[in-house]
Amino acid sequence: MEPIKPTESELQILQVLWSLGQASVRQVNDELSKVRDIGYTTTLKLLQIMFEKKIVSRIEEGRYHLYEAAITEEATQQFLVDKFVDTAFRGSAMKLVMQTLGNHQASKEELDEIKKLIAQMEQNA
Amino acid sequence: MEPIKPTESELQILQVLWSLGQASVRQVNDELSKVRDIGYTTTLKLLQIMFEKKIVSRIEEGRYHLYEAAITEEATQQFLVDKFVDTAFRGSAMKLVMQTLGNHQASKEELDEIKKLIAQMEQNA
DNA sequence: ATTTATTTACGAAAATATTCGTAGATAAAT
DNA sequence: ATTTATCTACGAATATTTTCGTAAATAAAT
Repeated sequence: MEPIKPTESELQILQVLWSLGQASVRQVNDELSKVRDIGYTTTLKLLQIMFEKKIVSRIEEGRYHLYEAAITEEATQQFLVDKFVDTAFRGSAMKLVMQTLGNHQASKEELDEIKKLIAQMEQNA
Repeated sequence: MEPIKPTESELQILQVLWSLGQASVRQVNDELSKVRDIGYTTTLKLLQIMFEKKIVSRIEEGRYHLYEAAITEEATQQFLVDKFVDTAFRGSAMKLVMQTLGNHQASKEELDEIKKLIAQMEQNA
């Protein structure tokens, strides 16, 4: 497991792949186009670069390729959170948690889940 | 309030400024050097760029300058969290909270604080 | 069969971010 | 007074990321 830091664009593409599963360049580009302006060959190039970096895998299906994320969403998020805590919260993960909690809406279910998690953490302390 | 996105290097410098308050280039560079290799003129240049972008302010003190962060840590963090939630957590702030909570150590005091915050949120729901 | 559309590969341009060398000014040290 | 050190300004080199044009191959449409 290499600690790869995807660029901003790469992350956008990963999001699409995580949500679509396996997808052609065309499909990825269509999804991405909903979010922002991007040309087909740009999407293609990004996927090719990501393939070289082994961030995505691909299989040949006839004359075209099907791409798939090669790193999991969870592992990537974990890595990014760690980095983010360092660079934006001077190392304090709990400050990030507090700030995010305090400034975003949460449903009752989500709050319950978080409470459950906290109860667990208190047990294992 | 412009929604400025500091670069990685700029964020490092902001961290130093947030912790030092007002500081000379030399001081910033000394602090930054503890974290990573960086030349004095690089730090200087970064501060000059940030000054142009109004991310930092400065006052002339004799022949040198004292720099100060022009954006607050909280506002910057808020902005970055929002962006981060979008690009890394597909918009789900609570997923970020859960993931971060689950993977970092928290003291009893921190957990208590979070519980208090949650209680408040449940009230205002 | 020829044209049109869609695909990948390649490479380079454009945009952005980072790094630092050099020069000129000013202060400090000798 | 002269040298040395420290500071800012400027600009350019380097590195990284993003974008897309063009060509070649293949399939689809006419």
